[in-house]
Amino acid sequence: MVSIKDVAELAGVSTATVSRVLSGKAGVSAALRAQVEEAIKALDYRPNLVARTLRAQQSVTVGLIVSDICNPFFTDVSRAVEDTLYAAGYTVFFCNADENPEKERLYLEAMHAQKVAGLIYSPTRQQTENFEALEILIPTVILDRAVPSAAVDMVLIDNEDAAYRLTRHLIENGYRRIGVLLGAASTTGRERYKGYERALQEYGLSPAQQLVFYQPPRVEDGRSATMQLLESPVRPEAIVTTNSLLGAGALLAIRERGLRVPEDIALASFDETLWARLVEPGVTIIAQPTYEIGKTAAELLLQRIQDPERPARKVILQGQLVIRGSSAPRAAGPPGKG
Amino acid sequence: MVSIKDVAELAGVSTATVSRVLSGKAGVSAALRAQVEEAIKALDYRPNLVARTLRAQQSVTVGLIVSDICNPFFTDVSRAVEDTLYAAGYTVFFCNADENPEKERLYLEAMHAQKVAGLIYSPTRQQTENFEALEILIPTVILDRAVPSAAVDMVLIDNEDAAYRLTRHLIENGYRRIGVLLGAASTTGRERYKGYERALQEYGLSPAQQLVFYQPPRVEDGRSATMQLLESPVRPEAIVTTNSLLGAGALLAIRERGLRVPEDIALASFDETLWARLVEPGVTIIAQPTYEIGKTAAELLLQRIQDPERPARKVILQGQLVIRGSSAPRAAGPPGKG
DNA sequence: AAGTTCACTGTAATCGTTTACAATAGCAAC
DNA sequence: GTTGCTATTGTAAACGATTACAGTGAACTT
Repeated sequence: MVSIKDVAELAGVSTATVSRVLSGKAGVSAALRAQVEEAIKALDYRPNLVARTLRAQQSVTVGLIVSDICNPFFTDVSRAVEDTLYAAGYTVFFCNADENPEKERLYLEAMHAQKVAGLIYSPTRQQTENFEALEILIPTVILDRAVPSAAVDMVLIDNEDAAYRLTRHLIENGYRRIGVLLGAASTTGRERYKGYERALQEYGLSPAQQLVFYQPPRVEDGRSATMQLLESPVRPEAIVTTNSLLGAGALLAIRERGLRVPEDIALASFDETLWARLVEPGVTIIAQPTYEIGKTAAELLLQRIQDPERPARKVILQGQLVIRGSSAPRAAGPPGKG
Repeated sequence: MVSIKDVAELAGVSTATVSRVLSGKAGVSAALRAQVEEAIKALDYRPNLVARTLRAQQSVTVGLIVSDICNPFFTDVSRAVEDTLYAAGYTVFFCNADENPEKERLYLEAMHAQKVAGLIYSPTRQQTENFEALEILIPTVILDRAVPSAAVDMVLIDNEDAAYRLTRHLIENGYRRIGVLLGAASTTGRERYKGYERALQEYGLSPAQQLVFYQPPRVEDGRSATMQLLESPVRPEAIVTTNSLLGAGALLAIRERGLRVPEDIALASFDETLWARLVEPGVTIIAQPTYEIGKTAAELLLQRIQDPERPARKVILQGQLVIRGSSAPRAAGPPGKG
């Protein structure tokens, strides 16, 4: 380990001078500066960030804790966060809480213990306690999921409205018995449910079969749940799912049962994904502005780092309804006798 | 910031005693231990990892640098890495090099400067220089992509063999004019090309149209390249792509041209993804054992951390050919007159 | 009773930086 | 020649932990 001491020794100066050269501040004569720089090169010296962070009590890394790294939504957002922070000179460390509150806690602690300059994350649940414990100490931006605390910056999409529009679209295209697959572990899912419900109410319909996941659902959960839905005596005419993993699972089940989309059953989901674009017919979805979400979150964080006293903001973005064949207007048949 | 000093003061002991309680080592009387623990709780003390790392000259975080966080292959592998290392008590920090050598370098430096305990990564290119500079200092495992240096642990799949089997499968099913979309920025792509070539040679065929990407390709690249391929006077009967993003792009283009798979053109690709399962017909692929790859890499790293002198290992896993409709036996028509 | 051993605890050095402060020197002004 | 200023450099104290080492009693041997 070559340290600042070695550099100082070789250059024949004190460590203070080396440090000054390192930080690029004025107050070092050109001659010494050159000597020091030469020594740095000669020894291939790299400053120890750990020591620097300890002493300066601030770092240039930012933490990003996502709740499911396998969900394309989060990877897309992550890319945006990274791009933006990279441009601002920060290094981003991701963590995957894996929808596991215990892991989330661990990573939150780890970030705190590593003294990151800031933190962006999507809480697994709205564990208020977590907030009081840590976020207050570190500049934080919450992503994707609302938390009750108003004292923290957030970037969200209007989930209720998005789900409302998605459901209304189905209704307007003639679907009546509309089932829903719903992840209820996050606020996101619950808000989307509200939108779904509101659309139905507005048309005098009542929610059809619904399956609620209190654990964060994966593709397989969506599949088996849909199998169950499809076996129901009055099969729904359409299914809404509140995230892309559930949507993929639903389609898998529909395929397995040999049903046609949308003739036998329509499908509408959330998030633009490769599969939703590639299957035939394409799947109608609410596309979230992932890049913008990530970028906004990163920008909010940068601002907060600069001014910790700044009042918290809540940025709400809109999802975009992308209409594809999976929800095409219902052709024949009696309009929902159930 | 409540530090070990505050705890010591409140408990009426020295910092050494607090530290001993913290590390759980023996040599502290039950009475004092209780006092200290109480003080820790009362102050809600959390050890400063930065200070600990600096002093102990080792940390419990491991870095994982992937070359494209949007590629499902890497997120799947990441999950496995994380599971394994989490179980071993490590915290994993991901970084996304984004197929950008400059970013890769930055993150490599960042990991080094953060004094991570170990590093798992898939090099963007085989920049040997990077190796000599850093990996020697930190226990490192290379993922997915081969590097010339033999002094480092690696986990790879047998890319040539996998591509060979994939291509042979197409040939055996009656396809003759087989085009290829190839990412050549990594060793992976080049090895896969070799397998493709070998299969053709074995059957006395010569490679049909091929499009090579020297930059890391994304979906859109696959799409536009395939458009180009499809416009060729002698359209290929089948297309092989060397990663899932290119594959998705190819399918997108095929759809756009209104062609049928496999009647008009067959498709075979790499990596199990949602879209490859969900489209109809499903896409024939080589499924990489992502979870096993990640797990193996993590285990190799743990072993290396424990014994840095251990000779380097190279673990080569096999891909699995998953046959789906996109490569169904060629029905009618003269068998490849081109 | 003196010497040994043992278990416990504290003192202080250390990790690699940054930075407040002191020291020195050069120069101009008086 | 003394004073005061500025610019440059060094000294040494932090940052918050760990840990080698020394010190203190108590218990046990002989």
